[in-house]
Amino acid sequence: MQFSIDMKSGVPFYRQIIEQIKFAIARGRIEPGSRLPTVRQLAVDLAINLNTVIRAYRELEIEGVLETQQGSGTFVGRRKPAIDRIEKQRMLDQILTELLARASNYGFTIEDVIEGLIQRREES
Amino acid sequence: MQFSIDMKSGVPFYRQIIEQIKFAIARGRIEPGSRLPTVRQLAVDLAINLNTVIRAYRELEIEGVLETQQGSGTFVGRRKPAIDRIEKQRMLDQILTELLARASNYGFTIEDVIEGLIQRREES
DNA sequence: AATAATGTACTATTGTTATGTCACAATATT
DNA sequence: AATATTGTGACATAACAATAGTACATTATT
Repeated sequence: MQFSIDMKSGVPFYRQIIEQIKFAIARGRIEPGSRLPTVRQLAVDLAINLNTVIRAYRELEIEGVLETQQGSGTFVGRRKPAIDRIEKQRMLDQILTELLARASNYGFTIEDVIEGLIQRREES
Repeated sequence: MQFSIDMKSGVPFYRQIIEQIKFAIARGRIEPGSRLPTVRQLAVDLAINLNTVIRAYRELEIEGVLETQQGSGTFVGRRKPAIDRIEKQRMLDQILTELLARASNYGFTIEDVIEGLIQRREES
């Protein structure tokens, strides 16, 4: 599983981690019971501070999404987190709003963006 | 023009305002030269602090998106300086690449993104 | 038993975000 | 001319986010 942090989005790093893990589990991209990267490793991968990763993992453990075992690692719980349609929509909205704001900076309209995406879809 | 703030998204308020204004411009929902809500009025509408609105407007003015006139209001600026067409295309490519990378982190496909954008375009 | 790897706890520091408050400056309205 | 409306400046304050560094506790590995 590949994680990443958008440094420019304004969304707190620990929240980005939380959201990505939740979404990955909910979509079956991470198996229940499997082990996540160590807090130190993920901190290195994302080039962020150890404490920020800890915070994300801890909150997910409190929510019951993860199970941590000192000494051995952090694991995905058996109960899948429920991500309803509204939450997904909200996430997508957030991403799109940011995109369109950036596109607008360069004079692009929503049409330009859609067209560009469709072109990409065709290419692949 | 209707604005709104998502208090729980984690995105700073002033950035949400900035993005919404830019988004509205990208959609053509705000005419160049038209007047925006006063800083005080928008602060009341969104139930946030005056200074937060000021910050959003100021950043947009620095970017050249808005033009403020003390005493009379804040207005949407006239057209942006034209950029080289090739440069522009490269810019759009870059924006789209970033978007897709981010969207895929949350499990969204290019189809999801296109669909979401089309939905936005339809909204009136 | 010894070592390494893992999560945890703690303190300190810095920068950002949002709020509150008051006063001032420029323009529009009466 | 007087008043209201608009944007601006300048503080202070609180909460939050992220970083840095050190030490400790538990488990797995050798």
